[in-house]
Amino acid sequence: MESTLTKGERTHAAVLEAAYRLFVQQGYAGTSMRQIAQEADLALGGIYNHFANKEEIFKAVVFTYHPVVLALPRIVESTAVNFETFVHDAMAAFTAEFDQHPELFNLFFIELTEFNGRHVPELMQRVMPAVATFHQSVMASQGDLRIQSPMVVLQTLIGLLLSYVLTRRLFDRSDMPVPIAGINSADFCDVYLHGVLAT
Amino acid sequence: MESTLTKGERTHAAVLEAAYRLFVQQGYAGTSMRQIAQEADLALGGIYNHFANKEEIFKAVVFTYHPVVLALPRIVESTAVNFETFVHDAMAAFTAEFDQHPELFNLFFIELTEFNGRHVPELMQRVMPAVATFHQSVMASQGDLRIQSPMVVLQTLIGLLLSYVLTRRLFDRSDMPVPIAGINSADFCDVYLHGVLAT
DNA sequence: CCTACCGATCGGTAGG
DNA sequence: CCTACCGATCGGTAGG
Repeated sequence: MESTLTKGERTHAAVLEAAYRLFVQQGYAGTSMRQIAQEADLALGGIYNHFANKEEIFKAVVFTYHPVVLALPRIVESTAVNFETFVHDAMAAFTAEFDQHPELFNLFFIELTEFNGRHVPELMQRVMPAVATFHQSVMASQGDLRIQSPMVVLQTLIGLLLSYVLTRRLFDRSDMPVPIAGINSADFCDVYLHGVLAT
Repeated sequence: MESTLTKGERTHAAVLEAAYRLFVQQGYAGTSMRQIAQEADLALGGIYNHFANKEEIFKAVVFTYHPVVLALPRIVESTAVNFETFVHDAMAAFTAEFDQHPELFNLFFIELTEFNGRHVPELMQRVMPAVATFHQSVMASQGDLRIQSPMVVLQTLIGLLLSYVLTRRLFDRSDMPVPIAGINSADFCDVYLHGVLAT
């Protein structure tokens, strides 16, 4: 039951979700307001009762569905006992979600390519608490780590996840000219952990 | 002197280059044929003497300017004496180019988001020789490496470069709410090499 | 290679 | 929240 939402709130959410699905599939400029209206089951004009214009929809989608917004807080909440299992947990949750929704990261890239990263500052502002939490837990378990700067640990961790996503989309395709040995997320974890851990 | 090119070839190249500049700045759907014509200094109709339609222009741009096409062969040509200096050289060349042209990678992302990676198979086919060369040189210097599979070495190397590019665009901005410690490419190399090398 | 044009579709709005 | 409409712009083409 979503009966806690008013009719207007439900329509608002339907527009947002429809826009998200279409944007990650077709890009921003490649998606029309008419498509969004149809997918959200209302008339074109009805959208403008909920959003001032197309870009306001995109901004709302970014601040709701951007992978950094969705993933960072979840990663930070981890109750792992040490850094190694922490990374393994993060990678496992991550790959499971990516394998089901490979287009999840398109929002990241669309924002960079079609808006030149215009919304990144506000995105970072909203995600700053999670970054601070990560910073602290890395400082706490720093005995385990070779790397001094928590930010470098975070950046290379994000890099690990992104490289899994992107090289998979490059190399791991059924229509490849030459079959490539299956991409194993454990290999990525191994390289990263050996690169970061003290032992 | 580009006098080795005929007039028609020069126009063809001008359209290609104009399209590249506009695509990486505005995306595919966000760029109009009229903009390409104007930037290439000819009338809209003139474009169709050189390309059948808009998507054919994009395909030509991808197969000419895609970072995998431009970077992989150059990396492979390296004459570095061991894997460590090889990676350092690659990273140095890479970051130098990225710092001057931060939008270079947009073509990669645009192809994935606006075409769902439709051109990846042909891209891989064209880049296969370079991949094979890389494969062989990794096999040759495998004594230095912890990692068995050359493809994992390549994927994580590409991941290293991509993570540098993407976390920089996330964290290293003049308009950030909180200043972040400067992003050092040497740190990325360090984590990667320690993760991959035997010693 | 340009001029002039085609039908289609775009984001957005008025008025109810 | 919908219907009907606006001017602008889109990719592409005919004809010279």
